[in-house]
Amino acid sequence: MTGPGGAAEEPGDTLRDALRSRGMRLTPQRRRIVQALTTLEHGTPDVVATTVAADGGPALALSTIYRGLDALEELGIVAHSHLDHRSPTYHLAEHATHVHLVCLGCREVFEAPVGMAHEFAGNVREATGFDPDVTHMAIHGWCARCREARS
Amino acid sequence: MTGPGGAAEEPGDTLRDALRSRGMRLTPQRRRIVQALTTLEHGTPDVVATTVAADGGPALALSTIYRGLDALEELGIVAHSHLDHRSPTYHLAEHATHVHLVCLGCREVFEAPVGMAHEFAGNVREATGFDPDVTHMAIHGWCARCREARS
DNA sequence: TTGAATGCAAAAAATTTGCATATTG
DNA sequence: CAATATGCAAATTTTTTGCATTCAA
Repeated sequence: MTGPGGAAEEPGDTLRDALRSRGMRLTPQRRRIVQALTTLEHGTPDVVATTVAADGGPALALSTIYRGLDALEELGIVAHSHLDHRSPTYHLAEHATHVHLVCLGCREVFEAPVGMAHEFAGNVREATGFDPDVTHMAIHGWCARCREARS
Repeated sequence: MTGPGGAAEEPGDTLRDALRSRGMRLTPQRRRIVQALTTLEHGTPDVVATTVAADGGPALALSTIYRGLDALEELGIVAHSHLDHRSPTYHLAEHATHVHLVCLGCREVFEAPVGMAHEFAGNVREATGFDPDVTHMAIHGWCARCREARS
């Protein structure tokens, strides 16, 4: 029986446990960063900052965002890919169910099922011993619309 | 017969022609940038700057490197990919015969034949209408050695 | 209580821009 | 000669760092 105070897993507990297991702490700031990524799906540090600032609470120092994302990435809770020329784009690792397709024309980000990459990843691994991390996979190219516009 | 002055294609001519066709000019600086990329295979703007500076001639302004790479990319002579958290890494488009495999552990860059990606690219195109540009393909993951070290 | 995390401000990097001058074609 | 590029310096933009203070556990 899970009476008051005896619940098996309060929301946030797995996050807390992951942090604790490495001597790190679950702070409200980190919770808000994770929350922002949940909403956003993916975003650069400054977009995360903006999103966090819009959740009602006080804005976070940019350095807190950077350090928070780093910490969460170390734990494997978030991952990043390079969608942009500049900042890395972060997303929840558990959201990595698709690969990002970045249009070089309109910069829009499309998605393809991650399964599509598994075959490729397997081939690379077999041929080279290098194990591709699909959570980091960003493919640049041209979306149908921009392709037409160029021709 | 290709007598003196009648050679069909002096070295540098195709580069000059490509530039000219868009109203741009072939300058010694741009030639040196291309030369540096030929040697390097791939490099970030500051690495290109260092390499160019080491070719005997005077150092180029960093802004010349940035603008030169941009111009050459617009022409399709060079392309870039995101190997790094920071700067984009440039390479000659004609050198894009392999995809870059970036190890998240040691940051070393390995290569795999680009053909390996063609199948994947074809699948993506067919399924989504998005046309991946293999010259921009960078795959992050773990090399055999780092993978072992982690386990 | 105590070590980890935050906020703030300053420092470092990386990239871009304005403009006078030099160069290419 | 005209228009494009360069070099230089200043301005931006992005990310990192140091440190006193706060807070989670």
